[in-house]
Amino acid sequence: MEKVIIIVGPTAVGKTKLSIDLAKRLNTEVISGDSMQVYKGMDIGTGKVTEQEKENIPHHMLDILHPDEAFSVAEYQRMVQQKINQINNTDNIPLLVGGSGLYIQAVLYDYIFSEQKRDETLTKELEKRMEAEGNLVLYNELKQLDPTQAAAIHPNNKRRLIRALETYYTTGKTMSERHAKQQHTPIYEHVLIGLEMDREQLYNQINQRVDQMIEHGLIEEVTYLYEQNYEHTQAMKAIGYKEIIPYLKGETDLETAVSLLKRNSRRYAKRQYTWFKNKMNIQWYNLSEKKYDTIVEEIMNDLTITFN
RNA sequence: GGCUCAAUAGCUCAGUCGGUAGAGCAAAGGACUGAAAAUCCUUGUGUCGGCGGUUCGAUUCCGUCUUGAGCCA
Repeated sequence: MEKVIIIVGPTAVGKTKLSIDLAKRLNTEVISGDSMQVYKGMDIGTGKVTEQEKENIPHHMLDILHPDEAFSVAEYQRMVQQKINQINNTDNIPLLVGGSGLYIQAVLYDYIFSEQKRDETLTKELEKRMEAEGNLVLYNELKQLDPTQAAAIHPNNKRRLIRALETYYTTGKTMSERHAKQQHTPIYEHVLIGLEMDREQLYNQINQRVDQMIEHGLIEEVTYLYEQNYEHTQAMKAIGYKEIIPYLKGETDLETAVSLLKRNSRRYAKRQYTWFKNKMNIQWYNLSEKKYDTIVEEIMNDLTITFN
């Protein structure tokens, strides 16, 4: 079985620093587990490692797409599983670190995706129908086609409702059929490390980090992307970008934009906790309770025990 | 010093013709299988500023004190 070390945690908790320190000690490479850091030119807002911070540790899955390109879990999974394989072949254990729960889950549990890509045209059609006929009509349609999946989706959740319908219409198979084939065991020998800190402390850190992003040129970064006409892309849905654009357009003042950005980051951190705590079996390390150096030593110990 | 107004959820406020109260925001909890930094669901007990009085019963009426704002000296 191939091996992987996974580091997760909410935004701004300090995953990057930990990953570098561990990578140096293990002489290995880092794979980003982040849905937005794949985009070029989105550095400050996504909190991407800088060249200097990298300290020559090879990093994967960063800057692989332009901001107007679409991306998805399925593609991410395929690419990352390949990277894990390659790094294992060099007798190193890769460090998969990031905050996108679904992405990491899909890699670790080898979620089954069909060969069919998402059909944008069909999505748009369904969106139009949703608007014209109302979500309940589409919801009832799904109920007929795939009652199991319908029961799992709230009628107001248009995104997931559309995806479920789309899955059936493009592949001829329902989502629940696909899920039924799914194994629920990890395909890697792994250690799942969670880095956390007390809520209040984390929120302070998030607020501070946002202020730093502004100081480090977030406005300029978003301005450039906005000028490239990326406004309506998937990438610009990212926190840090979607709040600044209205400011650039003169729709809000900077203060409002920044406080929204902070709020959305806090909420994001909360959602990350919900996912990690409830969906993954994580060994947690709390920075509010222990010193960083102590935690690093403990992790090194755990790693030796597991992989030796 | 005098007068007037205010004091209710973390914040901004509504309300109770006397039967212990509710909106927005913030926040919390949850879901999640090809947009996931996305999308969606659920959740409001708080000495109604303190102390007295009237009353079967006061957050509501009366008195007084405290704090704040405004006006007059």
